[in-house]
Amino acid sequence: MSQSQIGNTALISRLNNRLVLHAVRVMQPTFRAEVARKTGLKPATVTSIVNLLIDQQLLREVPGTTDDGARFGRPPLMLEVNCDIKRILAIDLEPDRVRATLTDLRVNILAYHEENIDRFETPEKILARILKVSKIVLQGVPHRQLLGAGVSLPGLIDQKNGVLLSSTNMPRWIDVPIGPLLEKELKIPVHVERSMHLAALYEKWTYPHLQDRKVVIISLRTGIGMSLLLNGQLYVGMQGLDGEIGHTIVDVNGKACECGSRGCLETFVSASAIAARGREMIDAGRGVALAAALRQGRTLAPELIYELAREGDGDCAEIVREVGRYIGIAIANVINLLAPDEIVICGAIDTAEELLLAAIRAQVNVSALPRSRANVIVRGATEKEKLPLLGAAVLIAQELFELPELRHAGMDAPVAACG
Amino acid sequence: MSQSQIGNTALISRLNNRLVLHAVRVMQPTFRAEVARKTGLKPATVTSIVNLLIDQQLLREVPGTTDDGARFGRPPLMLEVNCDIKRILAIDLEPDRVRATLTDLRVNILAYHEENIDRFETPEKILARILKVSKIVLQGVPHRQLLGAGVSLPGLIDQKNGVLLSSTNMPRWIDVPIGPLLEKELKIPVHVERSMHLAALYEKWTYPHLQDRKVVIISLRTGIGMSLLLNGQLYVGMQGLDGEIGHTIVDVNGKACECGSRGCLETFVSASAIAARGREMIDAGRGVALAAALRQGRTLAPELIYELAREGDGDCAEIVREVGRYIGIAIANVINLLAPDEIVICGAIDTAEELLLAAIRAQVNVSALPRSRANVIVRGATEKEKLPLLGAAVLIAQELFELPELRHAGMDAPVAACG
DNA sequence: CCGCTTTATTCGTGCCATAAACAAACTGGC
DNA sequence: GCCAGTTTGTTTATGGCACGAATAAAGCGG
Repeated sequence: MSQSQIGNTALISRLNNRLVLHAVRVMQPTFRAEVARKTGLKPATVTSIVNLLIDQQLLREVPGTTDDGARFGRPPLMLEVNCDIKRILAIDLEPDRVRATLTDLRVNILAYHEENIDRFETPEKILARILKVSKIVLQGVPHRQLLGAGVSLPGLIDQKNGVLLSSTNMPRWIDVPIGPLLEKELKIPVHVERSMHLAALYEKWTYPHLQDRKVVIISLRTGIGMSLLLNGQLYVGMQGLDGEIGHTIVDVNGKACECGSRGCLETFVSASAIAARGREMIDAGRGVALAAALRQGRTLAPELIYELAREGDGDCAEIVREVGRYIGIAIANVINLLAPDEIVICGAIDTAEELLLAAIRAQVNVSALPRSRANVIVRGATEKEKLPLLGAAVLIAQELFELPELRHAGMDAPVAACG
Repeated sequence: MSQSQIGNTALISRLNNRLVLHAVRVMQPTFRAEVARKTGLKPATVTSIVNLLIDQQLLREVPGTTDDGARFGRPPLMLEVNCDIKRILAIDLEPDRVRATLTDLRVNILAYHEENIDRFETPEKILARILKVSKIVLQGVPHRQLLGAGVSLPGLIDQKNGVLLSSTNMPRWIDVPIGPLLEKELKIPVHVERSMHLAALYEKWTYPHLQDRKVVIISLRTGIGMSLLLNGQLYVGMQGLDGEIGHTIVDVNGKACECGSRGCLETFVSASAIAARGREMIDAGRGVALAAALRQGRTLAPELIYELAREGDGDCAEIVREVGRYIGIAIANVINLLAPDEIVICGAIDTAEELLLAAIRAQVNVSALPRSRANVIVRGATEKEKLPLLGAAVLIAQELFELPELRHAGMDAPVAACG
């Protein structure tokens, strides 16, 4: 009902617990006095909270001391998160494969398994595969050690109820309550979230300095998506529908897009649009290297073009630059709108990352307003391959580490005039 | 240093004070038990806090009872915000005029005055005018009754230091520390903020149900700006630079914009672009009504075109529709990116509001993704004329009513691997 | 006047961060 | 070896604050 619940003083304790746990995770290995300084809590408070957390086995003291050489005073007792007390199951469902991993509390990978799936298969069969993959990585883990399971889903979801509403690439997945279904089978708490959002979540987990920055994460796959991290808060739009940067209109007079609009970014840079651009080039008698690769049995896909571009083929490089140019325009629009601190590019770009990033940066420098673009960082993500998967693990882990949001109670009446 | 500061239990008290004050403001007139229900606090707590606030004269008991007719039980003691205990000065600096108002704690207007200024004048002279206007509305107000002054500024600001860095329309305003200067003269706390942001702030103040929604506020003036209200939090980009929706690129091959890019929204819908479109129409032998108005001495400006469109002139209506179409595209981009709950249009559109809104809605229905556009509300702002001015008052008032944000301490070190 | 209901207050309790004093553990100098 | 200096960590008492429970207040209907 009421969203505030500040009243209870127990809350403040829970809050401080998380604050301490978060601080230790970020600075690990560290010690009580340091935690006190960073959190603003008093040493006495930190001591009592830390000892509580050690009792709960969430923290542990470890041998060793600070590494800053000779110092005065009593040597500190070093602390770290006892990442082995709990395990997290993370599942990433993609149209063509399902991946699962077992992690510890700090989201280090302990086990990993993946299997290819057929995206036209029924949800029942794919669910069975998900369970199979999950059970493989769960081998040998006592049930009560499991904190929960995070699931990364490709499409629209009802997060509260754990339902996958629909997915453009998996036509048979409509209104599947995947969260409750897995909960029933695995008998642990299951949380679901969109892949894009989870990519952002993992970035935040890994880089705590994003806590007070505005970050835009762009993901290039078959389509192109976006996710926002605003001051450490994951942005989630109405009904979880945000991030459709692929349908930014960059050309009012452009080609029709399958979404019903015209001139969307995806009409220029989707996987199929890029492939079509390659075909076009070959048909025009150019793209010699590309044509040769196709004759060798390679399929025409962005990955191939990226690969050739990286190997020095000028024609493919031109395509990459063009792709970067359009993406750069969409990014410039976002920069002008939101003035973020960082733009992070992730997804299927490994092979041509620098080339693509250079093209994006060049276009941003032309299209974004000078003051905004001057300080914005455009970079690739550090972890590309398993970003959403690890994000799913973070989804569970963060329940222990993150501060909840403080909110006014939701009151709907407009204010009446006074006296 | 540390941004968290949860530790101190005094904070929780301050938090609950604001929670109660906010609840009373929103539900006014109301009573203790009702406040307890809405906030989630216990009756005993509410009583003690309310009595404290009454001691501080921020609340007061008023005669009367609930209006829901015959009821059982003891009749409640009605409460309201004692809006007369403090006064707020609000100043809105625009390129061509300066406005000031005196409000009570609930931002009801008690006095108002405005004067035209010359935007090429020196900051010193305009500052003198600001002080003059301020003193007029401050007449008869004891100095110690003043809570503070909020200033709405048209341009880039350094909010922390109260400096107006630059303004495109006021070329001589560069790095003017307007906040400190006014503070010195008026001897009250002065806070400054961009006009756009303040428009959003006022919407939130007036409609508390926006507390848990995502709202995009679009302002049409000489340029076009945007501001975001995300779950009741005003979004502020890096260096306060967000909201430049006017430079969204809607046509990669479009005309050069003065910002250095091409095909920006403002090349289609800025005041001068709209005027140019009217001129073009006349030159093509159309726009008879417009030409006639010009011959009568009217100047060619968007307002004139809006006016004629509203009076039924088809050619001007066509221009308005075209403007709406381009704005609609930019809004559709925002909808696809952020999936907001509401889009609020404000600014100089009074005379053609419905026509323009209809055109915008039509384009949104074409260009935004179906799921996102289905539930989004596109509406005009209720208060158009004095939006930023009243927002400046809210900037001061909210210090008493709003919950501060809870944040982890800012720690910059990336996480090291575990074990 | 008595049950019934809802509002408001009072008083005591318990929780929790904190202040202050203290204990612990090391360095360096004499 | 010992003492001053320094930083870490703990203990104990304190005070603030939300809260639970009991109680008072104020109406209604019979």
